[in-house]
Amino acid sequence: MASASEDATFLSRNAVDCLPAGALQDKLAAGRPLRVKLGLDPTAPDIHLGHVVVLQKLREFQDRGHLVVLIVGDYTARVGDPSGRSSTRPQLSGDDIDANARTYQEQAFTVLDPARVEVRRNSEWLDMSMEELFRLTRTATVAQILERDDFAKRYAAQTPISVLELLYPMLQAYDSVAIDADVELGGTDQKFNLLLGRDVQRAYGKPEQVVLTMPILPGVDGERKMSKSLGNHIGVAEPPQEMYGKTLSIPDAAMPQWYDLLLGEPMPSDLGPRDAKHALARRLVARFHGDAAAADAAAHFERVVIQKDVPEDIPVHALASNGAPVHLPAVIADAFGLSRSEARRLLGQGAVKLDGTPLGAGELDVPAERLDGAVLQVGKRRFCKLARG
RNA sequence: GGGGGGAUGUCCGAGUGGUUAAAGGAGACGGGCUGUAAACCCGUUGGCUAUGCCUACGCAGGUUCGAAUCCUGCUCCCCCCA
Repeated sequence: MASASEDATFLSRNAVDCLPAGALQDKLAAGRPLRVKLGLDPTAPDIHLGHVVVLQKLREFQDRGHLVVLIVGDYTARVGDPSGRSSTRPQLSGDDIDANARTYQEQAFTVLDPARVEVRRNSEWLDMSMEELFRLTRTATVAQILERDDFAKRYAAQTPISVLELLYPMLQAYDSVAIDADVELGGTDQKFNLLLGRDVQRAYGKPEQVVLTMPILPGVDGERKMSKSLGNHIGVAEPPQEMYGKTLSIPDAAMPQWYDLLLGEPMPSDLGPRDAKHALARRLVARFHGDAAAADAAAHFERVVIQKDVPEDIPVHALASNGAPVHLPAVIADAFGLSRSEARRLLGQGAVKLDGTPLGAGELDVPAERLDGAVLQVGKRRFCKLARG
């Protein structure tokens, strides 16, 4: 069996911080399985590649005999998101949270070993009495909380911060108390919250957790962190073709990081950027969908994006069967979820093709016979086959 | 409790009575080009039964031939003082 020192070195391998220095090794030296915590927010139930970076690290802990404690933040979600002034984000119902939590687990298990996971919901302990809340909130000061980078920035920018939001880090910290976390993982943006967990644990007379932060994966724009709300994410459950295409859209400059953080190896130096990116896309798809799906996705990309050909399987859109001329903007709007005005604009831009032939701006009404059985294409990637219903 | 500032399209952000469906930027989309859904260049970017009509600058009224721009009330946000 590996020594605690070797384990600690391995487990903190590509972490940004492993705090405090030496603490991980000390915990490992005790020889018992550690309780390694990760908190998940059940409001946006999709695990994306950014999460995968952290999940992989958790997996490494599992593979060395430790236990992952996955915390579903159902209670904090039920409180509703207080951020933003006109935020009308609906509070999630119990059913939604259950569904999201299930999706989350399912997707997290594409990386984690389900046999070594304990899933807990923080409603188990956060539904506490006022008295207990007082005890918790006494353990930190406003100045401490305001130190957190994003609060500081928002405060400086004069954007609203609700008291509830200030409370969030404390609630998260209390999770660590409740489950006796030995280690807590997160992205570097979580560093403050994770460290606060230590303070609160100490205040409750518990051993303090080790804080391990992982680098943030840049999104498909290559600049900002991958996040669903920024729309630059790739979900682990996304279809192979999407995953493949999106991966190819990342800027070349982001490739070394993606190789490093997702595949755990340096970008191959013997491949050109194009081949390296295709290889990356293929391996990522293979990981979540299998080798066959990855090969299909690569073939689809070659066919549709590079050869500009029609995909093999395209959805059928039913036309009304009354024989009247068909109003094209309406069909385009219905088939692809656009507005009719937008459909008209696209027609004007030569983006709409019927069986490969571009249509003009004036071709608004087309005889039904001409459309029946034809392939309608909008832009490079949206296709459907028309058929009279 | 007192004083000051603010609310504009997906987002950021100009605009203080008259081509303002609203500058500029970001994002997104389309076209060109390409090794790519990258970069770069060009274009588009409220809706509709479409040479016109409707909706839109926090909400509700008002002044005016005409308002995002002026007035009144309301709601919400930020800052300073107490």
